[in-house]
Amino acid sequence: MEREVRVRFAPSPTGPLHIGGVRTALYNYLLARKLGGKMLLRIEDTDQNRFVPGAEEYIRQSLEWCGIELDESPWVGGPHAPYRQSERKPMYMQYAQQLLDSGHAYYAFDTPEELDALRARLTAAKVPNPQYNSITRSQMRNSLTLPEDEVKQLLDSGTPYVIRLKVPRKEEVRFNDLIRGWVVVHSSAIDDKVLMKSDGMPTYHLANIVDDHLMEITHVIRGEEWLPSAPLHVLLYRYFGWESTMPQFAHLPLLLKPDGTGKLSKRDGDRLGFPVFPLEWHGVDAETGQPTVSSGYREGGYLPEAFINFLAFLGWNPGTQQELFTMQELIEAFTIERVSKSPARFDQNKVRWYNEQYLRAKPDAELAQYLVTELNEQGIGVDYPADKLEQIAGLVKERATFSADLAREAQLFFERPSSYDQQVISKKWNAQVAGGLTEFAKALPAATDTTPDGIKALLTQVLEQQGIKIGQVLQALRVTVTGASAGPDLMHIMSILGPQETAERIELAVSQLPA
RNA sequence: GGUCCGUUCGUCUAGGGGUUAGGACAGUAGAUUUUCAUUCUACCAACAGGGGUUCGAUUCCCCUACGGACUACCA
Repeated sequence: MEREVRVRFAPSPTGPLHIGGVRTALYNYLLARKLGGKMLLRIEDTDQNRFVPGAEEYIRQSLEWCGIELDESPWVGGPHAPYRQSERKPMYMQYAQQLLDSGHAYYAFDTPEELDALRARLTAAKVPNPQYNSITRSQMRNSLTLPEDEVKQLLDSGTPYVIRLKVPRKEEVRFNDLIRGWVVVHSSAIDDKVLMKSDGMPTYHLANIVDDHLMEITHVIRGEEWLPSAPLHVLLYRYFGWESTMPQFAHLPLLLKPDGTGKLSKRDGDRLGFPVFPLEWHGVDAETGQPTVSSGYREGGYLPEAFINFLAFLGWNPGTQQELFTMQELIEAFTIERVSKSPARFDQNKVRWYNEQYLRAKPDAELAQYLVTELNEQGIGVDYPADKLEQIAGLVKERATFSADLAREAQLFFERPSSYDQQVISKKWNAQVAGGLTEFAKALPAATDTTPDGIKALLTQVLEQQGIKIGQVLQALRVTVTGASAGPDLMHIMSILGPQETAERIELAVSQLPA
């Protein structure tokens, strides 16, 4: 019988979620939706030392902003609640016990100092891979080496202990990764991983396998950094007797720094001048204790659709020439087979381009709405009718990359120039031009056709009477009306401004600028 | 060091035993816009290297180089 597809995104709340994590969540989501399955989120907070307040809420808001919906999560619940590992703490010990009983795990009483000493000894002896394993465990203090009654006595006296997995000495562990094909690792490369920590919490490895099994996860899609520990996980499934329902693994290629080398880290963002986080994050510097702010895509003016579209293409592509995809289209087109093996470098130009595309595709009415709120926030009054606002939005959006550019570009419609571009004035301004423009201003209020074409016709006609060529005044006219040397089409600007306001602006400029 | 993973234009990538190795972003040039931007057109630009296998390899295999991840009582 076919099992229902169930995937999970399992972040740990140790700080803001960066774009690599968002992409992992996205691919999980796309696969779940594509296959009609369920997407769940599980908080992996088994390390209480690394807990960061606010991180969980940040994750929730980030996914929401991105449009990644969760069917089961700590916040909406679900059939396998709770979805926070810290709240599932009581259930892990029994599974560790199961492994203890079947001889696949053992107690270890070594202190941190003893562990350090082991490592130091092995390193000094130039052992190729120094680790706590099938060979070295015989020299350590654990339930394999200690007499049974001493183990019991240590346990009874409350001596701190961990539970380690007894990894076999020689065995090939293999699994078929959905992205990479067969991956084979020899068990000698895996150490006796701690399963239960001395604080009674499971480690990631144990909790992950137990929860994925209990939550009936069918596909584990996660970053490539997990590839080396995947064989360990396979071993765990085997020892639990869960191999027949073991999820399929898919290890995603890493996201690299745009410059230099290495995987993208949380610190790269502000160093390189682009966000690595979906949302702005207010944190605390671990060393100095000073508050820190890391920029986010949302605050940077990126549209979530653009951000998601871009992110989807970092490591995946549909195999067609189509570049623009809505979430729905991504869901339909997504297959795990088309995820690439090689790491991807982040490209700032491409995200910007995506944002421009999505911004321009927005209805003018929606952009107008944004414009009004933004301008009001800046304390600029907006008293245009809706249709004019839409015209403004439509005119200005071709010049914008971010939504914030809209307000900046549109400002000229709401505020008269406070200064005039000196370059243009010194080159183009003279008595004749001033005279011509004055005549134009006089003619404007009586204009019958106030469309861009009508205004242009009027301007041409007035200038002809003056014996002035249009090319001589156009730049100057733009400066009198907008103050700037560049901007949207001037005829459209004057048309939207209306003859009265345009005329007044021209007259104001003429009165202020020495001819 | 060890284990594992990877390597097509500057970047994201398509392709795949015989192709003018395709697209997008960026860059450059031109056209349009009597502005800047937009738009349009064109151009630039890649199979890491060496061995095999083969009539033929960028594509399959091996080696090398390079890059990366992992190597905690972190996830």
